[in-house]
Amino acid sequence: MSIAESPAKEFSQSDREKSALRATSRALPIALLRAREKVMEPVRTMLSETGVTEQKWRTLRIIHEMGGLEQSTIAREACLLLPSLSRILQAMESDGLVTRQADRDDRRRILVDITDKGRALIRDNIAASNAIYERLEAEFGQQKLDQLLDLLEDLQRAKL
Amino acid sequence: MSIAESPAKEFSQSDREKSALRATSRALPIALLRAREKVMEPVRTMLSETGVTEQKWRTLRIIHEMGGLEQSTIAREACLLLPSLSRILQAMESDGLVTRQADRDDRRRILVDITDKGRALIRDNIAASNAIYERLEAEFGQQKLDQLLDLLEDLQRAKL
DNA sequence: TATTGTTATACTCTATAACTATA
DNA sequence: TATAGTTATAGAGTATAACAATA
Repeated sequence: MSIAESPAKEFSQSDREKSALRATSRALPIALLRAREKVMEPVRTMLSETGVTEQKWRTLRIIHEMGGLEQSTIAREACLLLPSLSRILQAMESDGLVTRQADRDDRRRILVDITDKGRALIRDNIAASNAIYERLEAEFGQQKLDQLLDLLEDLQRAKL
Repeated sequence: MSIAESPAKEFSQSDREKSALRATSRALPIALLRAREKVMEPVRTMLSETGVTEQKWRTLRIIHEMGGLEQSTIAREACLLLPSLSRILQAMESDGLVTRQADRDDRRRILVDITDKGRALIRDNIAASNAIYERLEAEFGQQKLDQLLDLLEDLQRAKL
């Protein structure tokens, strides 16, 4: 079949769509990253004043929230690999923010808990943290923020 | 005023809320990170077969989409610091994926463009990338996915 | 044998500062 | 002087594998 004889619309719309990538603004991994960078900006300012890294702050919050966790669980919840978390928790234990002790029933497991000093660190940053959240709520809209958080929780539960 | 004389409800509900942090599932930076890790899992599998890192893939897509960009712009869009991007682009230029040349009108600016080899790399991964997206759409729901992307774009535009 | 966590390694990115070249 | 980008450096996380201890 010559070019002249070929149909005017050789490719359907969906075929053409399949020959290109989505705009990066509609690519979920990139959109999530950009959104996160945006909301992290004031958080980073706050954290730079406390001396803990973003990862340590996240880890501490999770231990504070759930308590008595083994490291594999913390790694999953904090989105950190176990080797990374292992060193982070050793440093945090040295700093007196958490305790680590072997599980009585299964000595392979290490149970991690927050200390009073760890709780104090969280307490000292609650006001700043809430201020950031309230500004976000005011600028972005409470309803949209809740909707976004609902969708993200939902996505978390989806099986991909 | 003695303790006995103080009102029964010394703290209002909103005061008590201010004395605690949100659950990590309702903390936007953590929720965004967890969601991103979740959707990145199949993408990482795809990228490990191409040999380009996540950052290079993101950078290449942005250059492909927008074209003829200076590095500061790419850095902003790709959520990378300029020093990181500088080395990434040098490596990508060595690999023949992009070209870099000084702007004629302002020799400080470096304009970056994608090459045929770069375009071929994107083309080679379109099918796999779209398959991942379609699975996401099927499992999470097209409407919810669009809604989520709309909210993320919206958040991007908000002034925080 | 399988699982939990640690250690080792090479690579990469982050973050900041100092520097070069151009405007 | 200010801006765009590069280089340098220290620190930290990523990713994988090898290892130790326990089950």
